[in-house]
Amino acid sequence: MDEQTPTALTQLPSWLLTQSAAQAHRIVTESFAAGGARAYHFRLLATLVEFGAASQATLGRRSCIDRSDVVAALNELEGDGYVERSPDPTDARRNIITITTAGKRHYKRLTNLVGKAQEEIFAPLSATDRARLTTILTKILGYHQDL
Amino acid sequence: MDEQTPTALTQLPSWLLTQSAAQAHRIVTESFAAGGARAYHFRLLATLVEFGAASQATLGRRSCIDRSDVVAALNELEGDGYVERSPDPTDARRNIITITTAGKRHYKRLTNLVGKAQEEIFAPLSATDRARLTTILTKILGYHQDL
DNA sequence: GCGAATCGTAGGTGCTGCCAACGCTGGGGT
DNA sequence: ACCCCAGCGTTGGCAGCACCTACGATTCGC
Repeated sequence: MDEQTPTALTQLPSWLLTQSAAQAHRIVTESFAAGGARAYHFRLLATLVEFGAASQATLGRRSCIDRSDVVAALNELEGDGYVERSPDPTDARRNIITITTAGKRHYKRLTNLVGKAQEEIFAPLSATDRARLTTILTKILGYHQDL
Repeated sequence: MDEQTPTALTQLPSWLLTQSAAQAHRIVTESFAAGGARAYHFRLLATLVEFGAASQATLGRRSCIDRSDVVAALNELEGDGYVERSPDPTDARRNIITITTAGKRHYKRLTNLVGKAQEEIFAPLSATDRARLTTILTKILGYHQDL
């Protein structure tokens, strides 16, 4: 009753965006935590599954993760046996990252988890709303990065 | 050409949401930085302007900021003379936070900055899209917190 | 061949959102 | 009147995401 959010925030699009993203992030993080993972892992695995083995730099570019952060995430994935690092024979600067079968299994698990999280996050939305939201957000992303 | 984002992410609503929120956050942060502030400051000032003086706990509840984070942000605002802390005469546990005239001026400045940031963030959207986005995000927020 | 660019890696920064603990104070129940 | 609980401000800490710099090693373009 007494505790209301100011309309200066409530009507500010960027606040609505970051705030609902925070909710989404919280729910997704919890879901991933149940699988012992975090968002970076999922993003990297998805990139590997979809485009196949690649260097760390390429991986980072495709999944929009800074290459220094890719290092840490891959260390964790490699430690769990989900991914393998091998030197590129054609270019001694690069590593070739390969997803293992355990990694693919893990990715599938994470896909399920993140799918359930979608249900939870977007529960109050109709199918039309969801489609619109996806369209609009895609526009925003396409404008701000070269998607 | 070679560097594409996997559709597993591109078609994942929560990824679109957090990713565009990250863009928005980046732009807003830059704008605020030009005014020597950050989002927490704006949120607290907005709450003070809209609802008047209040205790730190109430302030935190209204602006959705953890009370421990309110302390730090208020320290900074107080250090710049935008806000005043005084003990509540009716309850020795609380402080009463009051916005100063300099604080109101600062808030106005920040409002301008954040307004320009909106233009930049949502540039590719039509008026209809913006209205829809606001509606949809409000639904999400209303569902996940007691807005 | 040489300078520029790329790669992996190591470190660090900032903002956001949390949580635990503490000492103090106020209020409710008995 | 007392005790216990709840609320408050504060400190300190943690994790995740995103970003940046610098470095040695390597490769590429001219």
